[in-house]
Amino acid sequence: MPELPEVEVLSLQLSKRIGGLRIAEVLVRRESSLTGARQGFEETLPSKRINRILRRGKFLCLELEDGALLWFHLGMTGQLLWIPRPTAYVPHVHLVVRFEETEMELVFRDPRRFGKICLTKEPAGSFPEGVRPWGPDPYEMSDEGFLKIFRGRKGRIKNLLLNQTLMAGLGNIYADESLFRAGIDPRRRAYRLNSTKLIRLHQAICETLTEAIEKGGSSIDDFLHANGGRGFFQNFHRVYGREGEKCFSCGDLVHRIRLAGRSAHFCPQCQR
DNA sequence: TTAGCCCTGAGA
DNA sequence: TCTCAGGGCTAA
Repeated sequence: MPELPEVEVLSLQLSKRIGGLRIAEVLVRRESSLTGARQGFEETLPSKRINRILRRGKFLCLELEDGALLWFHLGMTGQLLWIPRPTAYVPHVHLVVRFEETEMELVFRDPRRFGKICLTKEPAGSFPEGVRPWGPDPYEMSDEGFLKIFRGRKGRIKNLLLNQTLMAGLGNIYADESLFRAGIDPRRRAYRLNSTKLIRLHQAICETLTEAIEKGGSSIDDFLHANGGRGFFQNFHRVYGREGEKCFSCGDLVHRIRLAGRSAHFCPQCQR
């Protein structure tokens, strides 16, 4: 499931491939994947040049020459593929972007349809209209900023990390991995964590994300790079998806529990 | 704060 | 055939 590292990897790859290209045609295959009307996409986008590709939290964004922004949220199974025509045979494709300079197409594919595409004119750096205002990236905030957001809160730390209005970018995998790295039990209430522990957590989050980006993200179910390649950070997960296996640090078994409707993986020995 | 919804494919 | 996975939103 694409979280911050996966979207970052994708945006870097797409920058190289579609930065500067001019859109020739946009085909909407499933209108329900769009937040606005189909006409807006099919009529507004053609003939526009792509200035650059941005990432904000888990959103990927194409900035066009006239300032319009095309946003993609990959949900759980969303993919942005850069593939040669014809692409009509590819199942679960909801949007196709064609370009003037190449026969390659940018294809948005999303079997479970949790992903969303929106077109806005917001200034760069903000989030698309209709999306709840999200918090800053972990990278964008200082340790002090992180403390300001999380210190003293009553909720369980894992649930707070998943709350995108507080901080954007973390999903289930990287929340679990970061908490392991910081040695914090996911069930702990934030107000029970002192500043040292919270700062350690912020650092653990940044380290985990950076490492994941370097390894091309995690390809668990459906995440693929723009060229169809896979990330390999999943081979380095220390707790996520390792229920019943030995903890790499202490040899105790990794546990899995349910927290706020999501699974949480942790080592009760190493995380307190 | 939690349950339910959206949705499909994988695995039991 | 049933259960489960999960991001983000909404309702209770």
